[in-house]
Amino acid sequence: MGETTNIFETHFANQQTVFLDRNAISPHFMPNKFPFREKQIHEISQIFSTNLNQKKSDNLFLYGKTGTGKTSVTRLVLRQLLEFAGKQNLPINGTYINCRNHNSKYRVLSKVVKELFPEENFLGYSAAFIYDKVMDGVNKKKTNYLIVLDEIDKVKDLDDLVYALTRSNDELENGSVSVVGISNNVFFKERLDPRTKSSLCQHEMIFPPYNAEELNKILDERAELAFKPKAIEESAINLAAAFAAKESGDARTAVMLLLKAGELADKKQETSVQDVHVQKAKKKVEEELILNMIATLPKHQQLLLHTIASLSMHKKSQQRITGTIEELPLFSGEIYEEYAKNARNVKEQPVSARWYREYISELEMFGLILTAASGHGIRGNTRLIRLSFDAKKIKEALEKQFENA
DNA sequence: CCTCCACAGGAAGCGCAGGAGT
DNA sequence: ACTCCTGCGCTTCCTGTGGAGG
Repeated sequence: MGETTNIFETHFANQQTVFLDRNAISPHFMPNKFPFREKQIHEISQIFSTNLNQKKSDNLFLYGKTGTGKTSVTRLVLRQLLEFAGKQNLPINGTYINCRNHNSKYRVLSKVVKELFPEENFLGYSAAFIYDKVMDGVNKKKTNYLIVLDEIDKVKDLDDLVYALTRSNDELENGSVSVVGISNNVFFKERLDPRTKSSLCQHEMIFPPYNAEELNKILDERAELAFKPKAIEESAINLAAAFAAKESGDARTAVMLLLKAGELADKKQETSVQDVHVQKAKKKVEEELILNMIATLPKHQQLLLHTIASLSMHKKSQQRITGTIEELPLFSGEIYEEYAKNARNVKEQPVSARWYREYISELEMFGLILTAASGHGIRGNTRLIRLSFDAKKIKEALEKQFENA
């Protein structure tokens, strides 16, 4: 054996990296600067500052697509408010709650009560008791309490919750409770009960998507923190910004693109991140999205997709023999027959032909396949079907999926 | 031109799980 | 805890459509 070398040590020593602080482009990183959100920051802090005069601040509703900075901006302003209040000894409290994990009135109130009484345990108490306890806590502390409800559309009994929280202000002798709702569903507001809507939307604010130029600036700033000097090409940043702007205007995916590009450069032990890496990263992200999508498909839709993948590979090999040039699409009928056969092979009752057509439409909507109406030269009125992505990759992904099931 | 083929996609209805109402 | 209701996934049945072939 000789002398022992720590395998990680060599790994660490030999590994050269383009990153300076990889954390700065991780999805969880909380920047303290938000370019192009000055107006929103100003407006929110304006509203929050009412609390500094020991008065209840207005409720607030924020919406905009994912990656537009709603959450980060709100958390930043809240944190600074609490810091300032702490220094000045002002009675202000606040909690950020993600409603994906706290998706009911009871869970939200439990979270609040835990903040108010950190030492006590409230497991198993009734909803009414928890509510009273929250009121009691706010009243005794004479505090102005800010509750930030992120992904507020996930709360099942939201009308109840908002009603309870607004009503609480009438019951409180001291202190107050204000609500900040955040949602990325634009239509969510319209579906609310009118009373809930009017109390929640005392103020509302929109976070628009970023355009390419803005994303560019944002990425520039982050890249400076995250990458070593000269370890990333300007054009690579431009490219990542352009991709993200075209897709969604989402800063998170733009940043993610840079992170993946950096990882790819590291893997190849290259000294700088270039356009190629961003392109590859984009492809990788897309692939992951597709695989994710495939994994969540119902079983029979997976079987169907697997059939389509197998058949199109089969056709391709035939093509090589006959020397046909253009890619042959599959006929709707032949796919159904083959699918039904495959389903029975694995002891599954195939879905009806009608429902199969519905599946085909869905797969098309997801962008996994392409369909076209049969034109001249083909008998009957049918659909011609082709895979949108590499058949082999999709087939492999599905087979892995079946193994796990 | 008519008929047949090979489907597309609408309408109705069925069984079931899960939420609302009491 | 109970029923009632509703939405969902699906089947059955049906009418519509566009080209091939006689």
